[in-house]
Amino acid sequence: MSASALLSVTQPAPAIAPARRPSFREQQFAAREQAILTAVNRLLATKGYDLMTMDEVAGEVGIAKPSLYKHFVSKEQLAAVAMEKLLDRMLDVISAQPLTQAPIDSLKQVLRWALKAHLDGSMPLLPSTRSSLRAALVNHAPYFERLVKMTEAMGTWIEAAKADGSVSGTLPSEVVMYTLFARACDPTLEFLRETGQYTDEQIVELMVTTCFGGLASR
Amino acid sequence: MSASALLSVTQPAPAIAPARRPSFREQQFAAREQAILTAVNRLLATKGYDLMTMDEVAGEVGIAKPSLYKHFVSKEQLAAVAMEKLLDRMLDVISAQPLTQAPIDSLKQVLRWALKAHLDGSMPLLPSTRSSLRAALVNHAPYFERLVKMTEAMGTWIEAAKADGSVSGTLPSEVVMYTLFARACDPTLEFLRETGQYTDEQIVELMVTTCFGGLASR
DNA sequence: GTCTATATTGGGATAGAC
DNA sequence: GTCTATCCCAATATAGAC
Repeated sequence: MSASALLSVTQPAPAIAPARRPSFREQQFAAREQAILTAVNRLLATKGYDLMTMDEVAGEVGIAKPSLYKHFVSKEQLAAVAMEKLLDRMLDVISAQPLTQAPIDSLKQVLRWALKAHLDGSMPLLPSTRSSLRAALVNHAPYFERLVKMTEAMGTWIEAAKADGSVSGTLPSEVVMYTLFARACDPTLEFLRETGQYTDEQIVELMVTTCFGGLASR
Repeated sequence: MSASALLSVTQPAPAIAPARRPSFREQQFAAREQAILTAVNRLLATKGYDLMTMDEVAGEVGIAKPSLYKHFVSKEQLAAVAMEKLLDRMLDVISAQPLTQAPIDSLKQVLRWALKAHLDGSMPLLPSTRSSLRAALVNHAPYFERLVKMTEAMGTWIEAAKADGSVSGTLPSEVVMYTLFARACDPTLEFLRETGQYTDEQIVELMVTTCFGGLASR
């Protein structure tokens, strides 16, 4: 499969055009759902799945808790959909990288985006082995599809970067991939922010530098 | 303060010698407490604080739940003491490094130890900003003392390694320190283990290599 | 569809017998 | 000090009125 095919990640148009435009009620419903997902995103980023409660979500949105269950059947599904939307945003960033760009720079740009999202509180934790959310995610097909798509795109760049000598050829590609994924939820970010000594931009660049350059002198 | 002073981290002997040796009952009590801490350590490493239940701890040790509360007043304190013991083990490793060793090698050895402990299930998560355990830890003086001691020892090595040119002089020491701490709870470890393609030793070396050498070619 | 009020479960902590 | 049985609160999920 070619790199360009892997990088065309925009969603296909719906097969059937809607017969009429959504009613006011439907628009309101959709807007509320979006507000819920925004709140969930923020809460997942700040507290994580296990510590996030449905009461908090409802309170943040300004609706009653039972209303949440009209939109999402469970807390697990709610979080899974929020993660799905996150991957959509990440796939948008991936497909926005120019094909002429050096693959290592594409990798760095995606990492920068993820780190910025983490710092501004819009990056839910990636699912660690420990989270009770993890099992729900792999069983949520829309999430899994996007994860595969993202993994393929990143894998293509990694292979290309190894081929052009910019990424170490001695490291297995999986190690490179997982190392990049893990940086998006690296607690170093929050530790550095807490010192109050660096701007968000400086923190992002310090993370990118240590990730690609390592701690040792060159 | 000199490096050797910072590195003498062994505990001072008790000021008052015990008048008699512990009774059988006391020995039994101490052994049970040790068994509890071992179980907690394992559970913190596999599930994390929030997902660990007191029922599980009791079940693992083979005692009733109320007995736990004869040893520790709360789940928070139980975890805090387990973390305190973990730092003791880490301080032992730190003080075991020969003073003649290059400081970067001491840093690598401590990192290797932490990674191995993580892989064999005896490394509780370092407290992320999100964990509800975190507040309890900083208020637990014995933990905090050890944390300060460890930080000072690592800081001394980092400064020395920057001075001898083995660690990048352009990176702030805090960035180096937090980066090393974060590697001990890096999910990359578990991702790599799950592939089943590497031995634990290979995983440790891959992590040390990417941490100090980075992803980019040299 | 949204709310108030409630069922239900899981889990931290404790009372009281032995 | 250890157990059985229990309390109690928090949090997911739902029943039922409007």
